[in-house]
Formats: sequence, C-alpha cells, structure tokens
Amino acid sequence: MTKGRRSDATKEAILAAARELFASDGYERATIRAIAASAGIDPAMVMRYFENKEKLFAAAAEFDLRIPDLAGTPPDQIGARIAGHVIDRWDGDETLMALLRAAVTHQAAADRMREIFATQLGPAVLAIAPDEPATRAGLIASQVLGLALTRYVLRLPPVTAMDRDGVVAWIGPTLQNYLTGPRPTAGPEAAPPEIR
Amino acid sequence: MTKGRRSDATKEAILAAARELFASDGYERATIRAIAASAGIDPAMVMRYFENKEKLFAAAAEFDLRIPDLAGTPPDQIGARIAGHVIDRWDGDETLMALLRAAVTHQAAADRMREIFATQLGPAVLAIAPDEPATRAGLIASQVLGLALTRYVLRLPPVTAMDRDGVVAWIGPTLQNYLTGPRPTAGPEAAPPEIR
DNA sequence: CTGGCATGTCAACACGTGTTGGCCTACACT
DNA sequence: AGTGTAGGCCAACACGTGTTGACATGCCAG
Repeated sequence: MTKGRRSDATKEAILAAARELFASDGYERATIRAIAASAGIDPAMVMRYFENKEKLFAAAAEFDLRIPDLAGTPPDQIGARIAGHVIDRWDGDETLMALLRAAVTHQAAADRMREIFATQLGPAVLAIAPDEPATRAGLIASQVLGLALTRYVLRLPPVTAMDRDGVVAWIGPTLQNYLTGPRPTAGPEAAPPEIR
Repeated sequence: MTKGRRSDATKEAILAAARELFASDGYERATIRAIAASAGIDPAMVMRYFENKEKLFAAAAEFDLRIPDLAGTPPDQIGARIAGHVIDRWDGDETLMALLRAAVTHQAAADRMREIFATQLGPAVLAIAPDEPATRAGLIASQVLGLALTRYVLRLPPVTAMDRDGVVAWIGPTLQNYLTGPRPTAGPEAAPPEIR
C-alpha cells in the first residue's frame, strides 16, 4: 500500500519540526541544528533532503489559505464567515505563523506572503466584489494579518482575551464592509478645514 | 549654549543608525558592526555607550505615539483623525518600524510594544469610550498594526498603492466603529437580520 | 553469503556574531 | 609646558551558524 520509502517519514518529521520552529522563532533564530534536534536526527540529514535552509523554509512554508466557497453563504454574512474561517485556519496550522514571523525579516518569505494573498485571496474577492477588488483584498489582508499579529505574535492581552465569537462579531462586520461596502467618499469625513 | 559633550553627538549618531538598521533589518540581522559602520565609528564605541545590544535596542526603541488630543474633534470624526495621525506618525519616524520588525522575533521588543499600546493607546480610548475600553483598544491596535504590517513591512501592492486620503477614508470608519460603535450582538453566525 | 545502495552519524571547516581589554590620540586644565 | 582623561581604534576572544565530506550501518536483491 503506497510503498513510502523510509526517508519520507523522517523528511516529514523534519518539515513538521521546521514549521514549528520557524513559527515560534522566526527565520534567523530557527537554526538548522535546533530543527534537526527537534526532529531527532542529525543536522546533516536536513541538508541531504533539503539542500538549503532557504529551500527548507520554502518547503515548510507551502501553504493554502483554503478560502471556503462563499457562493452558498448569504451575502451579508460573508464577513463573519471569513472571520471565523481565518481564526480556525490560523490556530489549526502552524504554517501561517511561520510565514508571518519569517516574512517580517526575510525577503523570500515576504514574497511568498504577497503571492499567497495575491493568488488566493485576490480572486476570491474578485468573484464577490468586482468593484476595486485589489484594494478591498488589501484592506481585508490588513485587518486579518493585524488580528493575527496582535493575537498570536504580540499577544496583546485584550486581543488574546477575546474568544472566537467575540472576534467574529467584531471583525466580521469590518471585513464585510471592506468586501461589499460602498467605496468611501473621499471628502466629507476626512477634514473639511485643514487641521494640524 | 547647552554644553553638549562631544560624545553626545556620536551617541546620537549611533542611535540614529541603530533605529535605521533595526527598522529595515529587524533585531537579529541588524548587527552591531553594521550599525557602527553606518554611524562611521568603531563597534567598540557602541559597547562603550550602550553596554549591550539589548540595551542599545531599548534606547533606540524609546517611543511616544503622540496620540493627539481628541477632545476638540467632533465625535464622529475621531476615527478618521486617528487614521490620519497614524499614517503621518508612521512614516515620519523609523522607530515604529524598528519596534514592529523587532517585536516579531524579539521578546523584549514585543513587551515594549505591548507596554506602549497599554499605556498610551489604552487611556486615550478609555477617555472616549468607557464601555469595554480594553477590547476596543485591542481592536484598534489590530487594524492599525495590520495596516502598518501590510503597507510598510510586507508591502502588499494594493495597500501601498493607496494614498493618504484613501487610507483615511477606508480605515477611519473601521476605527470609528471599534471606538464608538455598539457592542456587537453575540450570536450572528447563524442568520440574524442584525447587520452592523 | 555478498555486494550495493539508501539512510544516517561524526567531526570539521569557514565565517560572522557579540563582546572585551589594551593601546593610541588629542584636547582642557593648571 | 606638562599631564590627566575622555574619546576612539585595533586585534582578539569564545561561540554559534550554515554547510561539507568522509565514514558507519542497515536493508534488500542476486
């Protein structure tokens, strides 16, 4: 049954350990030695299977947002749906944490992050809101990643204190607005008299 | 006038270089040698003035959000006001970038970030919205930092493409809602007509 | 049993890091 | 003038990093 060489097992162990350490320590602090130790093997093995630290990261940071099919959900609940999905997806898979932590200091990781949002979030938004889809997708990314940053990385107490329902209830409407809300009027809200 | 030892000049030069490199490279990649070189002096000087890399960072990451006095502005424009202030403050001072980049991988920096938002944003929110101020401050932080992350660190194209007015027009209402909006209904996952 | 190959280990290299102590230089004061 | 001292530089340290090559071990075919 699906033969599976012996190496595939340890290769997967390395990937799991790599994701864990990249997620908790970021790219530079997650050393190959530590990853190998966590996987219970020799550092040289890591180099054998993934030639580089760079390529190791690339392999470990393969990721799919798995944006759910939104066609079925009522249009006015899409925001909440996305908010719920995001939070589930986020703490069900360490890969996103690894990607986020690494992307802040590592060029390739930032590129990957951009690519993921461009190819996975972008089209999903386009299907729902054909008006200024790129901007809307960017705004959604800003709120979603900001939530992840403050909740999982910085661990701001009030943000970590919220439960899933609270997050959905607060963030959902924001995403809903970014997604289907009207393009905001540029003038009136900003500043009639030029203050500051 | 204002004596000013000779050392104070180079000390300030070191701080400026440190802020710049911490901002662009993060904590671990910003090496003492590179900082010293950028300041045009010897690495040993850095150790003379700031005993540690840790303490160097602490000194360089001293920061004041300078949240403007919101008492004067019309209550329904506070969100836009904050959005505008944030964007001005952010690209007028590299310190925030340094803090953000470092906070993702460095414990002390994350602590500092938490402290800044707790002591500077928290009270400001409390003065305006006494109902659940901590949660509201956390939400504001999530959107503000998410904006900074996607715009200045990850550089997501649609986010960087927006000009100041666009950011204020989109983000302002979100902050306004987090600040003064009603506490959202708890059970909107199913299908209540209660929207926003 | 005997090879051959995949799987794994060991020790080492070259390099960059934070950090240290000794040495030099120039200026301020008497 | 001489001299003490603050400001600055140099060379080196101990250490951790990614990475490499030689060597051991097990497994399966012949």
